[in-house]
Amino acid sequence: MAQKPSIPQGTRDFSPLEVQRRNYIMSTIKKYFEQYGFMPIETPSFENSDTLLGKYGEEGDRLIFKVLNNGAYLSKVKPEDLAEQDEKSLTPQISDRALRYDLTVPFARYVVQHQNEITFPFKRYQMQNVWRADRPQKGRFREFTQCDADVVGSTSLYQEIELIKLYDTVFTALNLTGCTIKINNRKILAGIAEMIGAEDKLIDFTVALDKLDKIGIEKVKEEMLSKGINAVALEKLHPVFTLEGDYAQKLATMQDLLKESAIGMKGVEELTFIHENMQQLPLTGTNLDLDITLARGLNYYTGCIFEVAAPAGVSMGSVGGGGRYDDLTGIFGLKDVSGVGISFGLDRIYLVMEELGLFPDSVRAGVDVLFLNFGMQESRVALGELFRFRESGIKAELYPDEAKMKKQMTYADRNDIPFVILIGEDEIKTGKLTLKDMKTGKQETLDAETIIARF
RNA sequence: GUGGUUGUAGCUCAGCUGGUUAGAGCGCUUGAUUGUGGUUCAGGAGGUCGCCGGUUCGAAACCGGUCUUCCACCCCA
Repeated sequence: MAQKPSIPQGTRDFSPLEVQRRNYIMSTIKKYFEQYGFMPIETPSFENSDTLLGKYGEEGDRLIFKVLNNGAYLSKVKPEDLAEQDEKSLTPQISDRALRYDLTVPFARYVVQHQNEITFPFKRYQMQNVWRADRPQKGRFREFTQCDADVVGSTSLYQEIELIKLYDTVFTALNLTGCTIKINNRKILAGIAEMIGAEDKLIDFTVALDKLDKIGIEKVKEEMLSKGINAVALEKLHPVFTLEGDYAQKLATMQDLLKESAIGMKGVEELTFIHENMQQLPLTGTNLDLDITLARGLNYYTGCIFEVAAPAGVSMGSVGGGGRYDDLTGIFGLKDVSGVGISFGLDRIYLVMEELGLFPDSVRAGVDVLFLNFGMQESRVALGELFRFRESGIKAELYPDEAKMKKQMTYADRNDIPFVILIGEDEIKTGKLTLKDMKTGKQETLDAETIIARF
């Protein structure tokens, strides 16, 4: 045998059942995206490198898959760059394109490029693969699918409220209950930084604060100290570290703490507005929780930020995330178009649903009925019946070969086909069909119409 | 990018301090069963031990490299 074939690190093949289950999740998401008024677009798998680079921070740039130029790509390279093996200057000389890293930045590019065709506010959804040159681990792949819904051209906080409800609607429909939608606001984080005189260290500050859950107060303080945030400032942060209570109580504490900060108070105001309006829109399958430590992508988010945590007891990173970005299109030359959006992580949702056994039995790969093949005469009759069933909308197939019954039954069994129809000598004589329920093993001999009516 | 971990039959894994011809269970296949699957019984097929190199009389085992798996960090969906 030749050398065993393989697939690249962090990629996967999907079996028929897996694809059906992924389609089940995607069709549910799509249904509600459309119900909420979002319209589909698609963008290329790869973009010009300029479009992507510099939008995700230094870490993000490192994880972008670069596409090697075609042709004599080395001919234009400066010999000294080649000799020094300096990737920073070499990469742009041999690669002009890159695989997309997320769907939001390509969307911003799309909006700018098609601004004259678009009527704002523009609501779009997109369900496509993205690629990241990350080290794979649990729930982390190098090729995965994101399902995004974004609206640009509206600063209304109703958008945030709708997106929270959209998360709740979809997760409830998937029967994936118990997820927590964590919400925070970048303006609050900016306000806290301002209050402790660490505006210039906003990123270091939020990155450290984000770890509070994971490593505890003392370690977070250590990290902040090491980043140059002074002890007096840390003292002021005490209420943040020990924040407790429900959404309203936490918000009250923050309001008191941030009363000197204009931007901080703006953040509090926004979260208060959302909270008040959520009162008449109770969530059915998820919980909304104000999490001041939530930081997220610091690159383009400016207002509310979201992240969806899997139900307690399931160890999985976030299954969704999003937020408001006030000036992402500005990078591409279109000012003053605020956007806000959320993303569903299809692959992680799949893993969580699999772990919790939430896929309905009806989501199967195979047909509903298999006609057994008893030989030339019999299978000819079966072939006619087969198409009668199909025309009635029943997924059906005929076993193609005149194989042993055992083999044909095993085929039905292995493929989770719930019913088998036998057409032999006796059936042809009486004009009836024998229907076997594979689960119970029971058989009945009935008219074709009667059987069709059962499906 | 950093640290650890894994790789032996289609799958899950044994394989001793290096020593003849590489093992199990499940699965696959054939038959017991010429109109009946999931149970049982009997037979059979299937592996250059991830790949490349090194040490050795001798390597699945030891060493180096590389690819891959899983995990933690980083970051994120």
